[in-house]
Amino acid sequence: MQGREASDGTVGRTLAVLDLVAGFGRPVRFAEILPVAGLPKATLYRFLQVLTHQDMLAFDEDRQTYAPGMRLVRLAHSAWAQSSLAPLAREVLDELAETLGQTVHLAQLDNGAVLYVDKRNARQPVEMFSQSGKVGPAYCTGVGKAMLAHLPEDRLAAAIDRQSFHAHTPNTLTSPAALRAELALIRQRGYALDDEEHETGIACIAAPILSGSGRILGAISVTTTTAATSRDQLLALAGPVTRAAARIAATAEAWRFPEIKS
Amino acid sequence: MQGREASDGTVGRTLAVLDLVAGFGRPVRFAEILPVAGLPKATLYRFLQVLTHQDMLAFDEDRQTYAPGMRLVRLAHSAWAQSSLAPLAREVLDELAETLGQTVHLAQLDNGAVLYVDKRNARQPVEMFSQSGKVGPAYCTGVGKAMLAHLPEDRLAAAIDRQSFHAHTPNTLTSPAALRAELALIRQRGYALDDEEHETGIACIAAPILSGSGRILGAISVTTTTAATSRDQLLALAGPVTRAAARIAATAEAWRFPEIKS
DNA sequence: CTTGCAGGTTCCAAATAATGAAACCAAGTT
DNA sequence: AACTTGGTTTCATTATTTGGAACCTGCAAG
Repeated sequence: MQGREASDGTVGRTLAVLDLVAGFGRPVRFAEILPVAGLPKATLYRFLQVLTHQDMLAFDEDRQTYAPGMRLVRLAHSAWAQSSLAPLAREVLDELAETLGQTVHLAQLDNGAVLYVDKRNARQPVEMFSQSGKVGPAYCTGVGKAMLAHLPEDRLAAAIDRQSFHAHTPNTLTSPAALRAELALIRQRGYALDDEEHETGIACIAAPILSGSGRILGAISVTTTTAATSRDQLLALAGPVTRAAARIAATAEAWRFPEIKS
Repeated sequence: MQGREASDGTVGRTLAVLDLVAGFGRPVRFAEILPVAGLPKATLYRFLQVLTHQDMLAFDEDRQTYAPGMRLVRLAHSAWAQSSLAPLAREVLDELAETLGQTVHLAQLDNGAVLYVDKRNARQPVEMFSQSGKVGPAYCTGVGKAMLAHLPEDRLAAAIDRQSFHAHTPNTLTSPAALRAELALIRQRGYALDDEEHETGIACIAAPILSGSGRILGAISVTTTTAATSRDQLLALAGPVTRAAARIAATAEAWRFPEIKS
């Protein structure tokens, strides 16, 4: 199992450093990056220089720290609008959140992790990057498992390799075997449950968004608290959620293949 | 005047291609990129391969097109949360939009262009389409001019070089000289006006967000329609807007320099 | 069918850019 | 004054990038 970085040349290694800096989640100093980067001092230094000059990183003169730069925000705007399911799923999400009155998530797979691309909070209005772009684990979330369940074997193996299997709660699945068993079940019944596997008191139900050819495109979920919603009530949402997912899939299909191939 | 691309090596050139693809605003084919990239076929091909493999671009097998990839969304989340003013300005923006009942923008400079990092819509059922990350021209918008006005001369010259000076409306400033004169005025009175310079019927008033040392951090603006708001009414907003900007500046200062330097 | 061609992909020797050990510098610390 | 920590620069060696050209596709017109 090796990620993206090693295969491509200088560009890959440089972008790996970008990921690293972004991963800290706060501005970092050179010396903090050095040990985890696994690169010679001079090389790391040069990479940071380039990234900074390219505005992919911002260097704070006063504090001597690096943080992800604004160019990324501009680029992400394009990415979100063009490559994510968000624009297509927008209406369905609005409607689902409205009728159920619950928090709804739209997610896609990113390199074995869950990438949330859109969200509807029960009430509050939404802000773009505060929620889109967030990442989470795949093995212990509803959307994550829903997507993993429909991955072809080779990609699934790669994804499983990348899971930490950290036991967030007593219910968390902590082994590849347990996860695979669960995925089979999910595949069979058509939806996934997160039964307080990520956070105690939080449960959710998720459905995969599949292309016509069966490729997994993303997933949506409805989140509830165990305090307010019984398990039966949660299971009752299976219908609405899977139907919403199917509608998004249909929209995606229509958009991407406007004409029929004979 | 040369951009970022030329100076740095392979990484810079590759990222320039990324910008190019993102710039199309829609999925593009190899052949569409080739002529505008100014690179040999083989080189461009390799760059696209690398970017795709790195998930910075997504390649659509069926349509044979490239589009910005999801990795950017993940990275942008970090960038937005750490490097933009948005998290700091949030409360002030909420309050300003609330009390004035008008559309409010928060912007930063990105390579000579205006990058909107946050927005509050007047009332509407939230035009939720990712406002953050949008870019606009600097020479004919309130926020743009407010920021240009406080740029040091060398960076200003570079920024002016990058303006198109396209006459969007009869009021648009169309020459560096006219712009520089306006900037002097803005610097002096402390706020900027966009008097239908970008779009007919739309006017706005903007104030710069300056660090303690006078460095420009960003700008905020309140947008109005000439139909609903008279010029006098617009000018009356100067106070609230500049005060809001000052509050954001203070927050930024407090955040970045928690301790006092003697 | 065969010729031409536009859109992509692969090769490979030459040119160039990346590499990283080591030296160096600047501010503290002891 | 000697040492340490954190950051920056140098430079000969090495590996990577480069891009012209050849080469594959279809596919469409002759």
